[in-house]
Amino acid sequence: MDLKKIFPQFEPELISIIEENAIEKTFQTDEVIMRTGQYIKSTVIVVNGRIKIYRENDEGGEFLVYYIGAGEACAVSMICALQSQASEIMAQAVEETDVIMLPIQLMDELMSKFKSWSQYVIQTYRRRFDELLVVIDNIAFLNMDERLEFYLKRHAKETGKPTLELTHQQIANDLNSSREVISRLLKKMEQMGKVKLHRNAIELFTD
Amino acid sequence: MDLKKIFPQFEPELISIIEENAIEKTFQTDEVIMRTGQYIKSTVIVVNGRIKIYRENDEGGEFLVYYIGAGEACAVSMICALQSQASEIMAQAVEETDVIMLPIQLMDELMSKFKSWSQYVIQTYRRRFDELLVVIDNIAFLNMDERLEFYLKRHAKETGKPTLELTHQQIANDLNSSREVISRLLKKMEQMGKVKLHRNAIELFTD
DNA sequence: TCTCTCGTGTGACTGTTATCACCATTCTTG
DNA sequence: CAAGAATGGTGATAACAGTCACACGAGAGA
Repeated sequence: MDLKKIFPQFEPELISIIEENAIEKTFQTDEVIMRTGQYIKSTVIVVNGRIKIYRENDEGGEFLVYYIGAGEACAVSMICALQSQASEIMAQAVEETDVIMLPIQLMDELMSKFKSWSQYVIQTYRRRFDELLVVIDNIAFLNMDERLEFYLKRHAKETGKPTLELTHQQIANDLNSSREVISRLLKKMEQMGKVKLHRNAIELFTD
Repeated sequence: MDLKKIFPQFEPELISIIEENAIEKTFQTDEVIMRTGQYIKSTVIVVNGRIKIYRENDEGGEFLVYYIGAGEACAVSMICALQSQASEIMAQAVEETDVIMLPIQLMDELMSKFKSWSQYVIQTYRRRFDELLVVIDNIAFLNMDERLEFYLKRHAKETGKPTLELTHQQIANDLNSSREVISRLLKKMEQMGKVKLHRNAIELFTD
C-alpha cells in the first residue's frame, strides 16, 4: 500500500503518522462496511476498489447516494468520527476494496497539525456536499429516463470503462425503481442508438 | 447585535475578533442573498430572521433544500469561502433577516486558533449534511402527501407557530409541485382532520 | 362601490412510473 | 444433462402527479 502515490500532496511526516496508526482492512464484494445507526469510531479512506453509499428505508427500498473510489474518503465517517456520532447511511463494497481506517483521536491532531490534511478534509466535505446537491437536483427535476442516463454516464466515468457490468435489477435498486421500468427505458435508449444491451452488461456510446 | 447571547460557547476573544471583522447586513423579505454560480467571498451567519436555501433548474423549477435560522451558519458559504469557489445554490431571505458576513481570510485563522470555532464549523457541516440526506430520503421514498405533511410539520417546528402563513402556491414552489396538487392534498388533510385551511394560512393540528 | 387581482376549489385529461402476470433465454449447479 | 435460478422482454392495468380550464369569493385599490 503506497500512500505517497495516492496522496502526493501529503507531507512525509503526515504519511508516516497515518501509516503508523491506520488499520488496513479488505472488504469483499457486497460486504457491508457501515450500517445505518451504527456507531462510527474511525474515518474510512478507500485505497483501492469502490464503495457505494446509500440510504435504506423501512420497506426495503434503497437509494444510491454516491460512490467512493480510490484515494477518496467517506465524508460521513469524517463528520461522524469528529463528533463520535452514529452514521445515517449504509456503505457497501461494490468490488474487492482495501481501506485504511484512522481512529478518531488522530483526526483532531492531524487537523490542527497538517494544513494538507485539513485541506483534504475540507475538500472531501465540499465534494460530497456538491454531490448530494446534484443527487437532489436529479430526483427533484428529472424523469426516470434522464436519471438513468445520468446514472450510466457517471458509472462509466467512474469506472473508466464504456461497458458497464450491471444487471437491470441492480440499476433499479440504485435508483429506487423497478426492474421492468429500467428494462423498458434501456430498450428505448437502445432504439435511439445510445446504448447496446448485452446480458449483464450495457455498452454505452459516448457521442 | 449581541453575539454572546447567540454564541454562548464562543470565547470572549473569539467574539471580539468576529465583532471587529464582521460586516453586518440586513436583507428584506424575498431579497436574494446568494445566486447560483455566484462567487462567494464570505461566510454568512444568520443573526435573526430566516433564509431559505434552494436549487433552481433551467426551466424555472425550484426546490427547497432547507432553512437557516438565527445562530446558524450557511454550510455552503463556509465550504465555498474556504476554497473561494462559486456557490451552487440560491439563498433568499424569507423574512427581514440580519446576517453577519465573515471574510474568507479570517476563516483559516479562526479555524486553527479557536477550538470552539472549528467545533461550530464541523457541527454546521454535520447538521446540513444530515439535512441533505433527509431531503434525499423524502423525495426518493415518499409520495407528495407525505412530503407535504413533513414540510408543514418542519415549518411549524422551525417558526414555532402552529399556524403557517403560507399560500398553496408557495408550498408548491418549495416542493417543486403545482398549486392544484397541493390544494387537493391539503383538502384531503383537512377532511382527515389534520389541518384547518384559511386564506393565506394553514392551521396545523399536532396530534 | 366597482373592478381587478389573488388565493383557492374542482373536474377532466394526460403522462409517467409502479405493479402484476407471464414468457423466453441463459447460466449455474447438482 | 436436467432442474432451477437469474436475467431480461412485454402487455395490461393502476396509482400518482402535472396540466388545462374555469369558477368563486375575499380583499385591495381606484
